[in-house]
Amino acid sequence: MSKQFYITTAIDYVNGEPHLGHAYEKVITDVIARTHVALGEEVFYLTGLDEHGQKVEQAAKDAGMETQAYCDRLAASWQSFVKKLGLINRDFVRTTSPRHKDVVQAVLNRLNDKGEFYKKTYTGWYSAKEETFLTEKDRNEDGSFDSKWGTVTELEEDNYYFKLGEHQQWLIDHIESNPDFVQPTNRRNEVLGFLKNNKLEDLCSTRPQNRLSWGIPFPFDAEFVTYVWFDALTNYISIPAAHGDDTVRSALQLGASSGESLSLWPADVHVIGKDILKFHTVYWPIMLKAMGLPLPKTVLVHGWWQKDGEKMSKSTGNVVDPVAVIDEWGLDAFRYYVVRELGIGPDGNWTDESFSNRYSNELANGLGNLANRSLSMLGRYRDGIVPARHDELAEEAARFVGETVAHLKSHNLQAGLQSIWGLVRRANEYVDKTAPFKLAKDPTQSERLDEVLYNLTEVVRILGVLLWPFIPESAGRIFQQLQLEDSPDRLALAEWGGMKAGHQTGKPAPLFPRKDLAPRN
RNA sequence: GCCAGAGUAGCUCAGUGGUAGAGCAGAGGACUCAUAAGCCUUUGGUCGCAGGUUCAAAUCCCGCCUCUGGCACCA
Repeated sequence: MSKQFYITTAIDYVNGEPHLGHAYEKVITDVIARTHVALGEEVFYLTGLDEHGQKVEQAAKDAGMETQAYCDRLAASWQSFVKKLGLINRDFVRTTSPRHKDVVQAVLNRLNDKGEFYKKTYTGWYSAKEETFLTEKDRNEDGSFDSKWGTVTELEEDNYYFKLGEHQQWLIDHIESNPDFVQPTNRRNEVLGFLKNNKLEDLCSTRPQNRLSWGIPFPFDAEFVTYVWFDALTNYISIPAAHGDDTVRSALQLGASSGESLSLWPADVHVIGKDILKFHTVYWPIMLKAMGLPLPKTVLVHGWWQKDGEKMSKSTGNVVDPVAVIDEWGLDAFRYYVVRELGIGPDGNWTDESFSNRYSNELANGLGNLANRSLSMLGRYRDGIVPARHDELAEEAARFVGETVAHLKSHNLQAGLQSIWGLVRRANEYVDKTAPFKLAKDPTQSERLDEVLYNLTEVVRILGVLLWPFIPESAGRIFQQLQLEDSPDRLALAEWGGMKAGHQTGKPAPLFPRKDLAPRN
């Protein structure tokens, strides 16, 4: 089976309810995934949950629940969140699932066989209250530890370490010779700067069982469990392995799959937030190399959202609840806003005002009104029947289509929307310049009216195609109103001339009803 | 402190040597197919500060100020 386009989000820590940041990452990943569907590729989109660790265990205890049951409950809520966002994910990984744990243990065994781990005693300052070791950074200026840490004692602890040191140079070479490996460029420079200016220390990969029990046991030493790196990052290959990916299965000596045999690895894109850059561009590549697996092609790093110029925080109530926004404004309005407002890379700022402005100006008055007035005139003047093909806007439309597709392919989703709205704007201008409503009053202009109506209807159809990766519901509604049989999920359909003469279109209905005006009498 | 990046119209940003740009917001206009939408015109900036190079600097160089990100075990 030929390799599929494999794209992932980071897995979320089940430490609470989903927030805007989670929604954003999943939506941009979905837009890229849908783009590749629209390009005609087989696409595998993976998202999921990280369910191990002390905080989960503690939260379960606080809730008076058995830990796994607690995770199950949260997982159900996160999965319904994924549904709410309209994602086309093909699987949902949970790190407490047997299919994942088996692969993690296989990875650990494989690397241990290769001598990639060694045991070492660490001595450091330990806060029993916070159950963590403290570093020099945690000290006050006078060398003491803050009272929030409780009693701090010096403690010795054995752990297994994963060797990183010898991998530094090839990783630098790889990042330098593969400009697309870390996107955008400023993040790439950040990693390179880090790798060139620091000596990699080996990675502490375990926690003693007695300090952390909610985790995956180290297969060759039952006194330890895996700490986050080998547990969480491994999800990107454990799911391919579970679906019979031969590249992963043979590298880990898992034997042939008895069921399906999808070809997924290496990942085409890992979409992540800037906070976990180092894990994905330093530790993860080294882990993969040690396993004998190829590296992902691209790690795409996005920024954080603020609300009204300030950090979102539960304690101050300064948050955006994506579910509430979707319930009020619709899924597509939400998807549109987060992609249009913020390019992938920098931090962004959510304000309710700019959301409302974009909704009114761009979705309702721009796109929605264009579709509505075009279909309305075709209905009024030609009973909704598409006239003969005419190519007045063909060339310009093709230019906007080309721009949009290029932006989509290079992950410039925001720029893609800007290109699409260039076409929206051009079509609205075209209505004004050609004034079909005037032509309709003059019987001698009948042929010209046909031409104009064809161009408008065809542009609306093409917009449906271009918009599908971003706002699939609305794209579908555009096609519905045009009474087209196809689904808008193929970019090939964006070629001019898809509307056939004689085709009967349907009645228009507002795609994005305005919400800021009182209903008209 | 060190290393990057940024500072341009009220807001978000484009512009890397040759007469200051876009979108939004603000103002005005003609129209009426449409979700009172759309279209056209327009106000607005000593391009962070101070020097230098050049016929010419937002753009190159030096200094300074301010902001942001990073400076590893962080779920």
